[in-house]
Amino acid sequence: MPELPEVEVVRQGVDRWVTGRTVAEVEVRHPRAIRRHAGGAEDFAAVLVGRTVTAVRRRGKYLWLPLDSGDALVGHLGMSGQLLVVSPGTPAETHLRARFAFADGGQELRFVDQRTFGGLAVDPAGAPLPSSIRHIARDPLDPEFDDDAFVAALRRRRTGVKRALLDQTLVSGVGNIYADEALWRVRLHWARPSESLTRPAARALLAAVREVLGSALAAGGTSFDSLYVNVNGESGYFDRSLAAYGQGDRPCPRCGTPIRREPFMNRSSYRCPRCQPGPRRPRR
DNA sequence: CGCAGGCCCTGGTAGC
DNA sequence: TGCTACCAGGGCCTGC
Repeated sequence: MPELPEVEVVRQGVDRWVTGRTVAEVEVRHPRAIRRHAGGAEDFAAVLVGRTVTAVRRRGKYLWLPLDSGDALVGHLGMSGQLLVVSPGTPAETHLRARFAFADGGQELRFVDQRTFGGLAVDPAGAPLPSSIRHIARDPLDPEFDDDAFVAALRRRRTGVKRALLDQTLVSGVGNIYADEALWRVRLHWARPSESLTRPAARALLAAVREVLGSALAAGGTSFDSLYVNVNGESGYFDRSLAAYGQGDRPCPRCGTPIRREPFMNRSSYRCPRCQPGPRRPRR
């Protein structure tokens, strides 16, 4: 559920509250919350204590906090992860996985994650990226995103266009919600072969992805329930603007035809059957 | 190498 | 009421 706009809202909150502060105590309450960290939870905590956070950065749906040690705290929210800023002594949240207290005795940072698809690790900060996220492509809101390279790569793929949009090594930050919204905007079916897109069509799709990500970010993100929240526990309101995603049987805002929900990659895809008709030669 | 599919996980809800 | 089945879905991993 947290895609680029939601993760960016979290990044801004963590940056505001945590950058410049020194870690005093780390409590790991669930071993699964620490992922791909060589020394496990114990080492994770040990290497963080005494370190100062120098920034909060994001690539796609990943966050990382460079530290004064030259390492970085890398995090992914998965499906249900939250980073919350709360007063010390606040009772433990039901799915509290890790807790960070700071030397100034101020607000704590907490990682809460119901489904435990998210995770944290400490990794060498590297340049420009920690090694664990070097395979993640730039996102369309990144000033250095290469539009021409994306269009070319998309048209080289031999897959359905929605699969391509969800491939974080091609373009990052896009998940099921914003893929469906962007495809609806440019009237493309999710199974349209990516190689069959003309260059202008691929450019229009990229523009739609940018628009929908930007609008959602301006709205503070999308939320259907209390799972996705900013660091203060508040939800965004972009869900009121969704045209296709989650709108099964509701009228298409463009033509009134009921939006259809279909199985896609063991999940769901939403489209307007009239605006986004099936391609002759689908690629799933 | 590129691509497809399985799996991880918990809570809410629909249906019987 | 209480049980089961299903759904939410990002990314790692494996196999073809």
